[in-house]
Amino acid sequence: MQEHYEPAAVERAAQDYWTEQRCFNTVEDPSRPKYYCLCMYPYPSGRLHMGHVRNYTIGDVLTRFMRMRGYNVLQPMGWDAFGLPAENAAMANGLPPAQWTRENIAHMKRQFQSLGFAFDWQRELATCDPSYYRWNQWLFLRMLERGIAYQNTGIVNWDPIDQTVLANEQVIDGRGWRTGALVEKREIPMYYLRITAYAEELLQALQALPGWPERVRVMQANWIGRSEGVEIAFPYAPDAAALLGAAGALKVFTTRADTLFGVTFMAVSAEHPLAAAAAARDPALAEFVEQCRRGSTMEADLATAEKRGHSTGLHVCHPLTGQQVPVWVANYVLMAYGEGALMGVPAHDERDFEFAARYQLPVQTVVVPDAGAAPPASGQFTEYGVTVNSAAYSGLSSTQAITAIAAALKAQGLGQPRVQWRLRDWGISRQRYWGCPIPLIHCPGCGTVPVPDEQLPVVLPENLVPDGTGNPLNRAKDFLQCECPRCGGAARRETDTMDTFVDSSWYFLRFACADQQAAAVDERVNYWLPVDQYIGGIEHAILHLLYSRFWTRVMRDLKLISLSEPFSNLLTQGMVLNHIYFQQGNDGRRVYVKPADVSSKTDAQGRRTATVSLLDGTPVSYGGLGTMSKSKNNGVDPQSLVDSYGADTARLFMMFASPPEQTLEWSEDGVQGQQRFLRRLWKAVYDHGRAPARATVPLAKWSDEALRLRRQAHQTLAKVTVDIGRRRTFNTAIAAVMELLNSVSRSSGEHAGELQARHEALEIAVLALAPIVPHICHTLWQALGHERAIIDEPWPEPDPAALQQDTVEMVVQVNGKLRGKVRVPAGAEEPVALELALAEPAVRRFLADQPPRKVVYVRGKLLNLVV
RNA sequence: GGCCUCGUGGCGGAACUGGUAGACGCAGUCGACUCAAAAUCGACCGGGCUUGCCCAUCUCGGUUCGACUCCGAGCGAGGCCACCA
Repeated sequence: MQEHYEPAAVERAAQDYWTEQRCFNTVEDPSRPKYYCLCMYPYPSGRLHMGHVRNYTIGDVLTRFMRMRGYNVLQPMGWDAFGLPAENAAMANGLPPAQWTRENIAHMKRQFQSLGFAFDWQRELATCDPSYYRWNQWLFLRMLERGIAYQNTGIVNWDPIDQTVLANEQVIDGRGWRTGALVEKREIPMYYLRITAYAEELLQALQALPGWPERVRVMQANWIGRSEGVEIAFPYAPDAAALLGAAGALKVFTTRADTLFGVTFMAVSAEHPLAAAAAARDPALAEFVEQCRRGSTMEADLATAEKRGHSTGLHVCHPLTGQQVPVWVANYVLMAYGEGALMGVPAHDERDFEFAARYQLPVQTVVVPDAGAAPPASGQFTEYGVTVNSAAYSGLSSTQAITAIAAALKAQGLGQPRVQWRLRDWGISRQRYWGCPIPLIHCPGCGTVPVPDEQLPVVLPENLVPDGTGNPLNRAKDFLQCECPRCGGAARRETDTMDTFVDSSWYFLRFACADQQAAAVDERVNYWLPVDQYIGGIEHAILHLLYSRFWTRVMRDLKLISLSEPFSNLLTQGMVLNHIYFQQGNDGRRVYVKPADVSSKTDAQGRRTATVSLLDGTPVSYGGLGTMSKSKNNGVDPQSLVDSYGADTARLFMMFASPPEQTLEWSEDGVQGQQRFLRRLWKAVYDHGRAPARATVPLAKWSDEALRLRRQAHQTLAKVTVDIGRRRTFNTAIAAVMELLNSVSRSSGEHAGELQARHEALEIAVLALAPIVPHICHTLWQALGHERAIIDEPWPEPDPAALQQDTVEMVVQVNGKLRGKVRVPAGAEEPVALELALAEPAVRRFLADQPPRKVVYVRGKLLNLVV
């Protein structure tokens, strides 16, 4: 063994061993319990960033830990390889997205390998490979057959100059990011997946996911958004019936049927048929509807927009009083929720109140806080209370009134209770090139025809370079022109591609059988799934995780798999933050300075007093902590970290700096501290190897010092087992091993028992750290005299005998305050403990000769005397 | 606006089920080694004073023998959703 720790050589040796021995090639083995550990696969953007390193280190530690615990562990890796950034890079470099993507994959794969992650590369997949996306197409066709996929029109952001559809993030202040043109809303045909058909199940099943963080479940529940309410029909008054040429009714949905008698107007969305009909004969109204159409599709803008409206001049009849109510078109009514229309109750709804105030519509109070109470002076009361001015329904609680009014409406055929969901169907069409082609053909004679299964995959041409003006597939004749599968005539291929969330909705299933050419999935899915531990960023809490839960259920209903929930346990790791520094530029804008180019001065207590630029010595302002980003110039390239300190130090820092769910603060000093620890560990093993135990002596002859070290070693082992295995607090596990190493370094006895105790403590330290820093442990394990590689060692069990103690330290409190510590026999009864406690001078002093009024005893731990 | 999470030394954090507040690490101070520095090793490291006690976990209340932990109110920070009728 070398005297000095050289990470590069150590890491190469370990990685070569794992590769030669094919340690991470996984096969199904029914004789062992399986463990499927999965990290969210990355987008191949070019280089790994710190967030990746953190994410994949967490997964790798759990993988290696569970492997040592005897599980057959699968940890696959793949590439979320379709998507917009490849098109943007293509425009910037003139390279086809395919080439750019594949080069990135090759580079990132090398980076993964240099970090020593235990991935089974046999199962690698990239979503841009036809062997993967053909099954997207196949599954889409099955959904189409069952009506789970369907066509409808959808509204998109349209850039009129580039003649292209923009993603929401490409719309900046209402203008196209490239052209600066005002973005329009356009209605185009799109394909949707009927996720709403699964709303109830997706919501209910959240309760049966104890392995998911509470806040992710809450976020999904809010997103699905179940509301119980009443659907109410307001029959057309003669003017509306005349315009529309038929009798009928305006339907609304409300959760507050108890406020029905407070309706003073009706409001419909600008896209509502009634609005269109009224606009046809009213140019001013038509202009207002057009304005709404042009407005931003960004929901955040809508929320802050002023409430505006325009009267239709039409009326409907109140279903219970028959009174005529005017109908307005209002910009705050969403076509996609409920009926695209609402009943306006200004007295009991904030938004209706604001609208009514603007257009001087009456406010009619029908609910008061308590029986006999006056309405609030503001005229607004939005909570539940007691009904008034509501004819036969006055004097009821809001809940009672809702039930009674719903029943009355139902009896007249004018309404019924109903559940309304916030969740909408998932539009999967993207008017983009770099994605999975939707397998449809448009025939002038037969209409839209599905591509027959035997013609799958519809292969995406890989040689196109987008230029920002529309989808290049529309100009690719070889792709575009085809035969109609039904009539054989000339036809045109669909050029829309699928949302990349489709790719990620089932890739975790495909890993179980990535080599299967004849089907999307096979029986191996039933061996590996569900994913036992899924790890990724909180930003996927809603969309990716909800779509995956939906897609898994669809595949279940297609009888392809037998599970409903894909991910049993979910860990959402926190973001990696770094300090932000800036200087004021000449034009008054902030110029961000790299943290590495900044030097901080501190006072005697270590507080930061001033920061200056290392480049020119000028003062620098501190901008707090933020996620690593190009724009803030505070990113740190993981590659430079691995190059300077090695993969083990990088991994150890990531795991030690904070618990996995919390944000992690980058610190160069902290990294050096972790390297220091690894050097100390190396040196401890090296020094120990130079004075090996010559003889073995039985435990009975060990010194107290040796037994104490042995106890601590086994306590550490027990703690690390719980911290990694159950609590997932890798930081405290590492801290415990650090304490153990501190004790080893302090112990100096040269007797055989003491040497043995140190040997055992070092073995336990190395085994306990093996999942976290596998390379150094590979070498140290050999240095401790083992033939078998540590990767194949089982996780050790703590020896209960080592944990046993004859006497334990007991805390003595007087009135709940610590007043002394005494050693008592382990498991001592209360009288014994009390007698020993009363012998303590400090305790006696605080008792001041009074007998304790009450004694609280926690066996072997604590004694509280109350006087 | 709604929902959620979190407030502990100079900093990251620990205290797992209500039981010794500040483990472990970073930064800092002092010392050893060195011609010197780096590295390494050792000691100290929340505040106060009367040196064995008092005060300290955002603030104010409450429950309890005992509260960082539970409950109520407030303040502050962050996240998600956002005109969802």
